[in-house]
Amino acid sequence: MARGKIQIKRIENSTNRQVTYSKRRNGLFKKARELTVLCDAKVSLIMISSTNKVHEYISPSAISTKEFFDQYQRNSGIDLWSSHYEVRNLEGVNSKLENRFVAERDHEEDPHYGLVDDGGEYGSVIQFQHSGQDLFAIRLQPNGGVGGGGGSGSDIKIYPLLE
Amino acid sequence: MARGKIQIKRIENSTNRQVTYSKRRNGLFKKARELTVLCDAKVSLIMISSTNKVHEYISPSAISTKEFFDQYQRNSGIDLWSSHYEVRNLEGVNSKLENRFVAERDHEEDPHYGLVDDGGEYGSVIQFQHSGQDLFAIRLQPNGGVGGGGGSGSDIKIYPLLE
DNA sequence: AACTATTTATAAGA
DNA sequence: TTCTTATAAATAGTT
Repeated sequence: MARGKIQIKRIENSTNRQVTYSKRRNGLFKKARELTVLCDAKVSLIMISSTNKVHEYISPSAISTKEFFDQYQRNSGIDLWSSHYEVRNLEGVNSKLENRFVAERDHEEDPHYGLVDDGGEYGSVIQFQHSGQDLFAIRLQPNGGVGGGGGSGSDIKIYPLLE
Repeated sequence: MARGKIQIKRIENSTNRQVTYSKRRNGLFKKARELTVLCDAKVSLIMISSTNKVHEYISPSAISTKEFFDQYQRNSGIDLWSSHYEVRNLEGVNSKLENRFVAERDHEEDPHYGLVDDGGEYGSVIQFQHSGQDLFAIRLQPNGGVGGGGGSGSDIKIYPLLE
């Protein structure tokens, strides 16, 4: 869409594919945020790259991925995972994570970001909150995960949320 | 972004907000599909409108929302819901739904679309598959759900997946 | 990471 | 709603 029209098909060159992934991922994040604000909607956007890196956006009103999917399940009528008993059971687990997040926020020097350490119970999780507006969960490659994936560079990505 | 620049803030006029939601939702779906194809990525995009309507896109390689989140959990190290025991337990439930989907596809007259009837076990669920490329789960308002939401018009939305 | 020529997306209006 | 179109944004290829 710029110096020439492209066909929507897999980019064979690995470098170009990664560059395009990075650019368009940011574009998608921005659009998701705009939709959230303009239309008062809730959005969950999760991308898994071909190298198995995970990037996620959750609109702020959703508070957490877990809460978002609770609403998703209620409004879609789709029970993604489990029986009602199990869902109820798991809500306790999640609220613990949420509480920890809120608590950590208050400790941060920079009010724009909050850090969650999950205490090793759920794997390595870092979440950033920007101006109380948007929530990102960005992965650290779990030690026992699916292959190394990445390669060079940090596995922690922070995306700017302002215009 | 067109006949004038807009500020990214909630659109107060309800009609305008809905129109913009519809337009931008489609734009986001398109971008998500393009990212999927161009960059060989997996994408889950779920939007819940201010009237609690759910619209979802799952990239084809993910097969299902459930499977996508299995990978999400593996690669992020985030255990969204449950203990390993419970996750394993639920995989059986999901594969049942997937199997039914595949089976129904073979019965369809139009090979571009497959219909899933969940048999009433999980609520009212309809899924469409287009050219084997993209999978949408689109909601019927569950009877016991969160308010009526919508209002006029059908709750079933089908999105074109081709250019 | 920047830079732009173009292609796209889309806000308003019809 | 759906179409039109003037503009704002996104981005492909290049540096």
